[in-house]
Amino acid sequence: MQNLQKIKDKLQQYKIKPSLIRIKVLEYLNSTREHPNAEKIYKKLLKEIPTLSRTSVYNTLKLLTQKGAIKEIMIEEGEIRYDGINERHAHFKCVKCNNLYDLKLKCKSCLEETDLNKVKVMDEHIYIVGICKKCLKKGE
Amino acid sequence: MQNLQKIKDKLQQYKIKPSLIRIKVLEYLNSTREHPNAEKIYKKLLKEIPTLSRTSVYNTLKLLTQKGAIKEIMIEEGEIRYDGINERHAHFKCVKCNNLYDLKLKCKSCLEETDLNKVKVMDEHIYIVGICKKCLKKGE
DNA sequence: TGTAAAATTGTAATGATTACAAAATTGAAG
DNA sequence: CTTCAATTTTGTAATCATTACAATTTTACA
Repeated sequence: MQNLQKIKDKLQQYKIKPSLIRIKVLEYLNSTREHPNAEKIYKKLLKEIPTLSRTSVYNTLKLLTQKGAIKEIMIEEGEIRYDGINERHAHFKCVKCNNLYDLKLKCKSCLEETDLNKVKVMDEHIYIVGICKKCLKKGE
Repeated sequence: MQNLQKIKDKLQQYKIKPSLIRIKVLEYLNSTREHPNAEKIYKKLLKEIPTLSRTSVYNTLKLLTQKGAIKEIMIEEGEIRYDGINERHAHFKCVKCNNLYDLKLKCKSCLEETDLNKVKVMDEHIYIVGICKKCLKKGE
């Protein structure tokens, strides 16, 4: 399967040894925009890896995050969600349906040039809270 | 004290009845840019209100957030920090010194016009992670 | 095949936050 | 000034996502 090789390559690109769990977690996160939390990832992968433990999922997510292969989304309190799509985008949370959507960003950076030159930016998280298109239509 | 009246007015503006705890919490959050967590707010206010309980601080912070008078900052995992400054700004977290700084934003919105017209934006959180000016200098 | 390093697992602990019910305070009506 | 219901505050116990830790399994290479 060609997809598998892509995932392995991506892991290697981020200096992560491609074990089964790491491959499956990254594969899942790259295949969806649903931004699952650790529990959801665990439940999903348990079907494919019956010996899987929650701790392994947490360990793997922490490793992938530290190496930069995925991103933590902390828009909901009490839980961390994960994002495997690497291109820059904003996260929109609808307060009506509680869904999380990806949205395009207008600028390459939100910061002003003067600040950009002073600090070193390593990561960026843009969270928007509001009402989504669908729910706005329903409300009319 | 004129400042007290300002705090009371602000509470009323957000439709919050001005009790002692609410006044003190908002006063504290409006006076600092240190973005304290609930525990820090509790410890600080305990000096002024010896009967204060942690639960009251949590209740108050939840109320102020719901009414829109303050904002939750979820840039650190495992804890929520709070921000009483209402003008739009980004939060910059330095991975070296772990401090949290406020930074100016370049644009009025990070979203593209087409998306802005489709959804209703109620709140925005912009988190930048990196290395701050001070730590960059130290590292040289 | 043997062996050390790395990966995975299961259980117990952590710690911020919340649920809940009791106690205290407030504010308006008599 | 009282009364009493509504609101606010408090303390304790529970919740629940995440982590610590030590044991077990797997991997990779001599």
